[in-house]
Amino acid sequence: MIDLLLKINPEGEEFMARRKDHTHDEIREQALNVLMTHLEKAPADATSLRQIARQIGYSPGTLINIFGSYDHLLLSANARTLDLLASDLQDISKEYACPLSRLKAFACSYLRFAERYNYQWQLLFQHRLPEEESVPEWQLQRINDLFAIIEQALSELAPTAPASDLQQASRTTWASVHGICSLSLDDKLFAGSQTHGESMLDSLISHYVSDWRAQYNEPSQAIKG
Amino acid sequence: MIDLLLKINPEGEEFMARRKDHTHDEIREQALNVLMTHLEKAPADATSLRQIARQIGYSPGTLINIFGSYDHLLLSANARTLDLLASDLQDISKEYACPLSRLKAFACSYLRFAERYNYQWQLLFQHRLPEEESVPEWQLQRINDLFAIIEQALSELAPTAPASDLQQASRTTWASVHGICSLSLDDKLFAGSQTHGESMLDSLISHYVSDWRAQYNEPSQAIKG
DNA sequence: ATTGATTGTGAACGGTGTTCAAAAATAAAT
DNA sequence: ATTTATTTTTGAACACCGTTCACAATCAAT
Repeated sequence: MIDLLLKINPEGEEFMARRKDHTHDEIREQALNVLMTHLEKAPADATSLRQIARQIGYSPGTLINIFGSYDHLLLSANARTLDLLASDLQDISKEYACPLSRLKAFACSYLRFAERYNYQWQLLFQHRLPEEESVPEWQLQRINDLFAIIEQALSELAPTAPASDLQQASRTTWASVHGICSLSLDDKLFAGSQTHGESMLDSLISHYVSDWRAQYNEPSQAIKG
Repeated sequence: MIDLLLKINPEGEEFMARRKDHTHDEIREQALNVLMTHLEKAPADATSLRQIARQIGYSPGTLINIFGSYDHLLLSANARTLDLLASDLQDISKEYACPLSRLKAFACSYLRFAERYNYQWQLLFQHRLPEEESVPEWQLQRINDLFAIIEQALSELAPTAPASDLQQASRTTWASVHGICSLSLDDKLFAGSQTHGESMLDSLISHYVSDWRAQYNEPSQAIKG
């Protein structure tokens, strides 16, 4: 039966790939690079495990060995995207002493990121693991770090606000900003509307945050009915 | 060569389906029913054109003939979902004379819909047509109808607000509500947080809308710096 | 040099959406 | 009633997909 294999193979040509001199970490990196590069130009559905494997000169099975599944490869790409995003946002945040301006800049750079890294962003929020599998903890950590930035800004705005309010307000803010960016990206929904994402973000932050803070900073005034 | 086919086929069994007595519209309906029923229990990725075809007793090709592609079948399901959603929201809206309560009820029932019709909702917002194909106009119309409800409520709250402001505010509101519902559904992101979607929506509407309206209804007061 | 443990493979499996010649069923015309 | 034309639906084929797995190829240790 071995003969059978040898006979089929044209003479002289190597018919089974050799063990390459790449560590698993190097293969990981190569695969992720190829995927991220792809996402610069096209959505995730336009590539595949097999294509990525082909491009880095390994078999699909090897990538499955390393990542566990194609889903986890995509998840790793999302981790990279989240790191990119976090570093973007943290850089911006440091430049603003005023918490309100910081929040606005934060939201704006979130939007710019979503526009610049359109397909990465899409993958980040539309990709879902199979039902039973839960999002790994290192991913949740990254998300919490982002929340922390907002919570920090809000706590500067309203130092007397209790922690639970801070948490609720920061999550509400972030979810709203996210929704605006999300719908702002498929411009089809807003066809005919001249309303740009940036001014919507500005409107949200101005009105929501300032009114939210008012309840803590102007406690002497009448409570509105 | 015909013999070949006949030989393979076990005797007496019909080996080629007959023309059924269903109009195209009936087949459309059957296919959509099967898909919508599936979405009651499982996400869209868990079914397929072939599965749906099998369940209604037609071949995949027939569905392609009728819908154009699997993508368009999914799109038709989204139209159904959007109709369901719109009728839900319109029913709710009619019950509230007070525009602010109406907005809150609107947002809440949006959230409840997203929770109740989890997988339909997921499909509605994550499904994307191929790059070049644009969202059909009947779909855009449905979305605009939803915006109209919000715009109406806002215009009652601030009758003097210019149309462009109304449009921006309604879109900002809806996008924010959408974002909150969206992130509220994958509770994983909010793991550890006791903040529920409903109270976030309440917080958003209360603070954003009331502060937005203030600029029109209390013009005599000092402009805040 | 021979063993044993890893690493990566190609082939195979059971699926996918889509195309298309041709079969079946209907309708029209003789 | 029979032939012809038209429409409807099909099954097989195509080119993919993610995943599994026995085993070839390589490395490490004896």
